[in-house]
Amino acid sequence: MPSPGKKRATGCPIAFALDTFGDRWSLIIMRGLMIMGLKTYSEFLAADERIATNVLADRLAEMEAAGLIHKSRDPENHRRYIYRVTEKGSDLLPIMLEMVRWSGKYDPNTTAPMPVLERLDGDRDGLLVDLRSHLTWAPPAKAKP
Amino acid sequence: MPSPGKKRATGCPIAFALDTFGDRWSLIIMRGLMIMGLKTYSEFLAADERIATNVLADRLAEMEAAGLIHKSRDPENHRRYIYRVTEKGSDLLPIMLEMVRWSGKYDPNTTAPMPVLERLDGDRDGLLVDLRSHLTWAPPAKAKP
DNA sequence: TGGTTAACTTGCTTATTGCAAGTGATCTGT
DNA sequence: ACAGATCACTTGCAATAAGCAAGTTAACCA
Repeated sequence: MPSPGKKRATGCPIAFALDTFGDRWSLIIMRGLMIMGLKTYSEFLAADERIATNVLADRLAEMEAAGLIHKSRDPENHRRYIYRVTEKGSDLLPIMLEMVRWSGKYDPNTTAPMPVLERLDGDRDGLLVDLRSHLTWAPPAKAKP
Repeated sequence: MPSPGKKRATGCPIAFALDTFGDRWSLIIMRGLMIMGLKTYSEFLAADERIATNVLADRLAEMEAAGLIHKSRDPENHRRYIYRVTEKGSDLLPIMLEMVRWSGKYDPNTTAPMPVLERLDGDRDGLLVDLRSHLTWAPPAKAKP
């Protein structure tokens, strides 16, 4: 999908959602922030998915402008920036969880953990609460020893 | 977003979902089929969103290949094709509903009906069942008078 | 049989992506 | 204090995809 720059500007909620984060990378970045514990530009570049440097910079800027993420300097290393999700961004979790459920059902090679898929049917709301609380006390990235 | 042709081919469920329908148009087409009652190529072209003819043809073919939709000749007019969602396609409804909820919360100009948004909080599962049953007895498009 | 409708194609222009190679502002070790 | 390494981006350019206008083919319709 094209970058979320072009707006359809109808009031349709599906179109609004797609205009905001409906491209090839925005939700991958959200996954990095919310699930994988990534928080800096270079961590995103180093991650498995091969996102181009300029596209990463562009998406981070657009998502910040859209209020989905927040950018701040790392107090411990002043040349580094730390990206975090906002509430508006973490409210995308239900959408992403439904994607996980769908892929768990239809992708024979899915790596979605079975316990997560089982909890999605049956205790979806509890899973959401857990994931969300997880986000409040900072993402559990690789701390340095 | 690019067309769903390029696959990332990791087992990540978010990536799999995006690779399958994560472009600018696939979910708009699903919305047409599942919510607006569109069912033919020309109905999609005539609809509000200005999708290019070649892109529409391309996405319909890709979505059929992905098993999200099914194409059949209209028995009453043999030059027309009718597109319908499959079960795999209608399983995208939960994702789309969560998008509706999110846009309802964050788009000040949303046209998402308030009753639907209220039912999303509180009776999400019931709403899903209703929408899904709606799909089984053919979409309620504009019948000719 | 001649015109119309429906579902696409084709060819071309414009917009995005993806890649490789910078750039400038911090750190870090000596 | 200085040299080299990090970090977060830019910039330039080739490859892809989207958007637009004008066909093309087959099936109705009078």
